[in-house]
Amino acid sequence: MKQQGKKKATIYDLSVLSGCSASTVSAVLNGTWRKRRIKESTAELIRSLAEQHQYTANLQARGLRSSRSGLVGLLLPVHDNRYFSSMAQTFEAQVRSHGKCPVVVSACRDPQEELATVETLISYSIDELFIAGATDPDSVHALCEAAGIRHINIDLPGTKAPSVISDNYQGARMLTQAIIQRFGAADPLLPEELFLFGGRNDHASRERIRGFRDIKSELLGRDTDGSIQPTGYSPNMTQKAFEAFYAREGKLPRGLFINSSINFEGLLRFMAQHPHEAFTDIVVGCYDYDPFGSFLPFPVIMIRQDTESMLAKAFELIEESRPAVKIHLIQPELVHPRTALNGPLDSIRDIDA
Amino acid sequence: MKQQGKKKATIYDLSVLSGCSASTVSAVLNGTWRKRRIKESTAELIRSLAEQHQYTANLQARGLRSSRSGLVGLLLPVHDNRYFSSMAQTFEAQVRSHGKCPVVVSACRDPQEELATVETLISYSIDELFIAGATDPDSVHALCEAAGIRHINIDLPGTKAPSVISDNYQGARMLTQAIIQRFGAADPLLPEELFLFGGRNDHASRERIRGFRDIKSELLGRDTDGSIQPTGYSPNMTQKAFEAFYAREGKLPRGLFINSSINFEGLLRFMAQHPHEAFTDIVVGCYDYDPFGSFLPFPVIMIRQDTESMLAKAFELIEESRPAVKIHLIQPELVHPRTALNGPLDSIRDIDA
DNA sequence: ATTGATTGCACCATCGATTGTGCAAAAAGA
DNA sequence: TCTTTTTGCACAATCGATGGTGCAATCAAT
Repeated sequence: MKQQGKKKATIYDLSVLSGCSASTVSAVLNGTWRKRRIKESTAELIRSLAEQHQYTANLQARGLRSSRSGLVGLLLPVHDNRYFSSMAQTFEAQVRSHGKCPVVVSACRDPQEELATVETLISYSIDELFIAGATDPDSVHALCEAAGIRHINIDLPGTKAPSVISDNYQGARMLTQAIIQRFGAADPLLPEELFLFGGRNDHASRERIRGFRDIKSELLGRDTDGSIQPTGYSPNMTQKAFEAFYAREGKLPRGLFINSSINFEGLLRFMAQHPHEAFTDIVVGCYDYDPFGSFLPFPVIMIRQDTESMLAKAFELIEESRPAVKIHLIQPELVHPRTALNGPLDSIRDIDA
Repeated sequence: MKQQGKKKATIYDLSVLSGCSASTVSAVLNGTWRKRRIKESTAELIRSLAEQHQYTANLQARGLRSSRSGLVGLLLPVHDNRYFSSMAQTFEAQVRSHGKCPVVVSACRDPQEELATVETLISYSIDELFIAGATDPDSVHALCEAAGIRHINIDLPGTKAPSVISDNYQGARMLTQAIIQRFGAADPLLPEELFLFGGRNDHASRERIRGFRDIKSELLGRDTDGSIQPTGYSPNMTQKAFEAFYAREGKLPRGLFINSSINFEGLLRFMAQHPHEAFTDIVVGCYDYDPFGSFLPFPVIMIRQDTESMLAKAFELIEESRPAVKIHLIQPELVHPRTALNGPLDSIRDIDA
């Protein structure tokens, strides 16, 4: 019973075919037919016709009428790193399990683009929006609020909507401590040998810097001037920062706290320009987990942010009618060098393996 | 001029406010007003009212009427690896530059899920669909065809729609050759030391295997039985394959062709279970590029598939009215060990770096 | 002052589904 | 048999935007 190039079947087509009215067809096919006291046999007839003619509802029409779309959005800064791509992966799984349709879009950490993108999503009447790593969550909130769309911040908090973020302060403490302890008592790390590279002036970076400084002072006695080298979230800027440091000092610091895997890529670019031997004794801590990063030829300690729990919590909150506007902290996990963790892909069954 | 919790403004609201008809308002706001010979001053008035009241078009209504949505879809197998996430990143940029709205969804390499997802997208009247790495492109084609949606295959070819894929045969030859040549004349690689792990029975894997076998025979004189170890696209299956091999042979092969970064993660999991020293002399070729993978403590030669060119070609083809149903091969790039390439993120301006 | 062309816009059907309301026919009760 | 209740469904308005058609009012030409 192929559709020979014809248009898609509508409830009106089925209405004619079945001899019922369009509203009856609609009720049968969207599940509200019992409420409308439609005969089982009528429903059966319509259902079989629908199947024969491969009926599928026009979701734009439904959305227009009901002003809901069944779409759930995830706004990402970028796709292309493991933190956000694994977030997208688990997001999709969760949304699907709720019977909705996931939509993932990135806005390149550009406030303008964020707002424009969200406006577009709103114009499609998305039902809910998960705002991950937005540079300006509160403006996004304003748009959602005006449109009556439930929304929640992830990864970077806002002040107007509930937020689920990882505990950057604790994570940074753990990571910094692990870096320091990696150096044995024989040749302990000195305060002036421990630096933090990467990040910008966002909540996550600030908290990580605070954790870094606190634990550094606790364990090494003091923090040092210029131990923080913000570079934005750009590999190239980070590379330049390392080049500058190297030109100035003739070596890399032995202890490196790197704010994200994106910044870590900047370190790679630096390394590609220099002989391997120039930094065999360094210890890197990276506030992000990447399985390949964990196996590099120097000790790499990583933080894995728990995207599963973050999203689970976010889903829980977004279901509430009036969730409190507060920040929920999710504990991240310290990952020792040479560790290959399972990820969201592992829950996918592979067919003909 | 805040919307104090009111509904969003519609053309009817603006129609009342301006004293014009709704169709005039519509024409002004969607750009067809010159064709409708509407006075500049009228247009100006309506535009300013629209701005005052923060009018944004209801895209579901527009889509319903015009049976187009402005959405362009990308169907991915998975989000969570660098190949597909960088494809998503590039895709978004390209779609945006065409003034459309990108929608990226993954279907987990599950034929059922692929079809269901595409049906959903069709129900939203997406305008175009890029089908990347689908397990069953021809069934997806059937759906698109029936719905009159322009579509194109990427990464894995179909037989019913034009396809843009990377030249897996050539890429595999290059990669295999590079692995072999990495071993000096002093201690050359023997045919029985070179294996291919990963992949399944899809077009890409078959072509890569063919390239692998051909060049292996050419350079090393022969291929060996059992040199192909398909494991699906699952880290765990791949890990198990390595464990089995290791249990059997007491070591890893010195030359390893790994079908994708996902399979490479399986190797990492294997390595995490074994001392580093157990495989210092191996050379890995991976048919995928991952910046961190390139810097591992053994030589890793990678293939970077040219997603930019693939997508550019795909966009070009999809604009054509009746593109030929043929396969377009895009040359991939060989990436030597310790190389950090630029990616799609580099074209994003970082704000407050 | 007519006629004809042009300008500027209003009217209305339409896209496909949802939903409140109303009304016959059938069943139940008197 | 006549009312009352229940069953089963049809009708029609509606969501917001689009685009074909038609018709006054203005202007130009004779």
